Amino acid sequence: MSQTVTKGQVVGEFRCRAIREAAMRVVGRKGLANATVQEIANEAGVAKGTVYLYFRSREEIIEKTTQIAVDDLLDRTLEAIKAGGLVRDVLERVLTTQIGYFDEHQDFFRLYFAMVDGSEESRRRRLANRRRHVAQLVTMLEAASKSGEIRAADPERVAIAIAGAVREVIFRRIDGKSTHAPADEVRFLTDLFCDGLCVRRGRR
Amino acid sequence: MSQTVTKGQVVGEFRCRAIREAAMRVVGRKGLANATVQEIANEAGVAKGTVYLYFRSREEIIEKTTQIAVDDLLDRTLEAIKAGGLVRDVLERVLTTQIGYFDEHQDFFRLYFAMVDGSEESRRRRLANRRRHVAQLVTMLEAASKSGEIRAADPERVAIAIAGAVREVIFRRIDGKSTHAPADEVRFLTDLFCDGLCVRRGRR
Amino acid sequence: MSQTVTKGQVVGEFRCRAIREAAMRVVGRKGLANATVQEIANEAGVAKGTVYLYFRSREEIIEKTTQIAVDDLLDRTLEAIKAGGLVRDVLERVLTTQIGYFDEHQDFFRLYFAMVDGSEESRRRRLANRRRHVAQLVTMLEAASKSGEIRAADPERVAIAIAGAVREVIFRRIDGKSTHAPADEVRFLTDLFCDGLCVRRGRR
Amino acid sequence: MSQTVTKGQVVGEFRCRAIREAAMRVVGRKGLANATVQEIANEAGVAKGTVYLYFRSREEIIEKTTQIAVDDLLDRTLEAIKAGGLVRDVLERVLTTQIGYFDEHQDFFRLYFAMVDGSEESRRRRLANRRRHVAQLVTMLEAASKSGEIRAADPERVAIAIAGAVREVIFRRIDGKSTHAPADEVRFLTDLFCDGLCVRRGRR
DNA sequence: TATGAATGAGAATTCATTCAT
DNA sequence: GATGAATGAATTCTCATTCAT
Repeated sequence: MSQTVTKGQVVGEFRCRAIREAAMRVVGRKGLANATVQEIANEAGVAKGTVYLYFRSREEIIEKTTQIAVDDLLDRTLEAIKAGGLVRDVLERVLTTQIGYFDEHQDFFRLYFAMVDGSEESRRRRLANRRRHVAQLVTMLEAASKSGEIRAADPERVAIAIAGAVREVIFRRIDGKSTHAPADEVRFLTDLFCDGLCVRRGRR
Repeated sequence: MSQTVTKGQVVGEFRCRAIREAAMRVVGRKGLANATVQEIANEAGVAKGTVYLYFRSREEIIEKTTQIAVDDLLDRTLEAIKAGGLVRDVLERVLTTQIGYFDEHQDFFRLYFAMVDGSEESRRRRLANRRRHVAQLVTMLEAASKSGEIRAADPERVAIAIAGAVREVIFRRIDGKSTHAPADEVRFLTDLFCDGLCVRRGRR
Repeated sequence: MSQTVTKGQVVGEFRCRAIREAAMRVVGRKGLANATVQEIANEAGVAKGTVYLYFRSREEIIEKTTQIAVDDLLDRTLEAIKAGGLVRDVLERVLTTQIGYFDEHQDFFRLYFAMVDGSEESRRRRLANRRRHVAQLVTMLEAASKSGEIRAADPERVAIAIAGAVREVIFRRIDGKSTHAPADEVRFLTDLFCDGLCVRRGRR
Repeated sequence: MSQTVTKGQVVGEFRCRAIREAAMRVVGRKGLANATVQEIANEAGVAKGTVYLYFRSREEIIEKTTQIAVDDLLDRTLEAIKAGGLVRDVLERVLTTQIGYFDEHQDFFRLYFAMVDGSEESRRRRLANRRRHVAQLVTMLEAASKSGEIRAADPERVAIAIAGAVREVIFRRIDGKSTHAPADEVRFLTDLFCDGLCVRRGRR
């Protein structure tokens, strides 16, 4: 017993993943409200009862599925930030990462954007995720602020604005079926947030 | 015959409004998916069957309730744009309007943000509303572009970014229970989009 | 006050008839199970509540509507019998009357043939009508028996058989959309019941 | 692997049968329109939801229940015809079969006679069944016609008349609670259709 | 562990009937 | 009398969850 993972745990983790991936596909196909446990089980190739050996409830399936994908997305975002560089470049990498993630995982989009209903618990988690996302951007912004690249501005607010803009762009790409090149979207957003719109800066 | 509205129509409109307002409150409390017709009826102080005298289905209740509020919001936004002036001022008025609207109608936010599931029809409507919103911002931006106030930039994309940022700010205010002064939020966003973040504009 | 009918009674009878006729048409169109009081009221040109001034319940509307049509049919049948003559001729007149009645009142057919469900009370009435119908045929048969035209045979049973055959023919004409000439059907049935099928009469 | 039926299929078939039999009893008791899925489930000793594991809808329960009984009845009728012999004997066997079937399955009669409302689909099926029934009788009659036993007469019309007469007799036996011996009814009808009523055959 | 049949609470919707105007 | 808005019991169907095998 040199290892602390038993075979059971490995199988268990394997099953969990299969079910989560199935859930993602089913939600991607049918929408969150129409994704039944039965269909998730079918998609995962297991019996309905089996699902309940690995998850306490439908809500937990959805929760965990979302959480792991969000963690994945945030991990990648963090990578993009940690690599450092000029804020314009970092932001570009971050946006590329995020837009790319949804282009690759279109099924995830319906889960990610169906985040208003649900229990108090899931609401809390959803907020926590948004805060983590913002916190990462804040890190990026504070570095840029410290190096004098960007002017002083409440970084959390900036982060929220960026997060919202990105979210909306992603939503349009998928739900609105727009087909701009990802690089275009990225460059556009970066320039917008870095340089602003007005020819002449400042109030009057 | 001084008026062409019968008493029945007045009562009917009154009931419709009561039910829509009840629906708004219930959705605000429970979320869209958990808002049952029974509870909406209770909230409106009528019997379940009565609801069906005024709406064909649960979906129609939700649809109409959303649509009227969205129309109201977009009407106000349009006012803010039509008044004209410098883009910075116009944008400020628009944001004040929108943030103010959700501060006043907190229940509406869950309806507004519950935007992924539902019938094909309701998805179409949702997209159409988003497009109208964007179109209004585009109007504003094109005027500013023509007057040379802002640099050339795909106005639709700018509009989408602004819409997303505002959306997220509103979301935080309500779901995240943040309590910044609306005027602060407005001023902040306006400056961000007008001036951008970077001390030195332009790539390299 | 030379008359004992008040204006109220006349109006009442008028309304009752209008509602019954409306019920007949609606049932003819939609079937008994799908005929709602609302639609009957609409068809009659009165408000739903008004219907309940003249009938105690939906069931009573159906009952009375059926009953009056059945009475009408049986009255005509009785005429055909009372006129007398050879049994073959009488039977021909009876069948002509009945088949003709349903050709004229196609809406009635759905009411007449939807006679299995309903309360105990309506079941009783239905049976009573069938018995009256049979009794009339029995009268005809007994006369023919007395005059030696037909051989002795339990007349009630004969009557039931004839009634059933006619019923089925009518059903086919309307539900099966067959379009034989009524006179053909009549002649055919008359000959069948009078002469039988076999070339050689009697058992072995 | 001596058999290709799994246990699941056996249990499934068992449940289906139990539900169909329950449906038959409930319809026999309450009538078709008043037979609710809940009561059928109770009668079958299962939960409401279970019914929907085996049937897609209430309509399907009714349809299948009816269809299987009708098929059974028509199968038996066909046997009676295929055995062959003099038409009088064949007819006697057919009538014995049919009257006997309803004496044994009294509950079925309400299903069999509830034949006017329902979906277009069920109406089609009902008509098809009637046609099959008639077609069988036609077979019998054509054989007798060919052998010269019976005089030429549109066999379909004869079949319809016979079917209607039998139907009515059965109806009386069950709904009218008459208690003649089945053999009596059979002999009576046979003689009636074979020999006719009139002492002297033919028109004038 | 794995299964999937069984459960039953709960949802939307309909419609006969009532009753204030 | 006449109206039609309001009612709520009743119905069909769904699906998360449980549990015997």
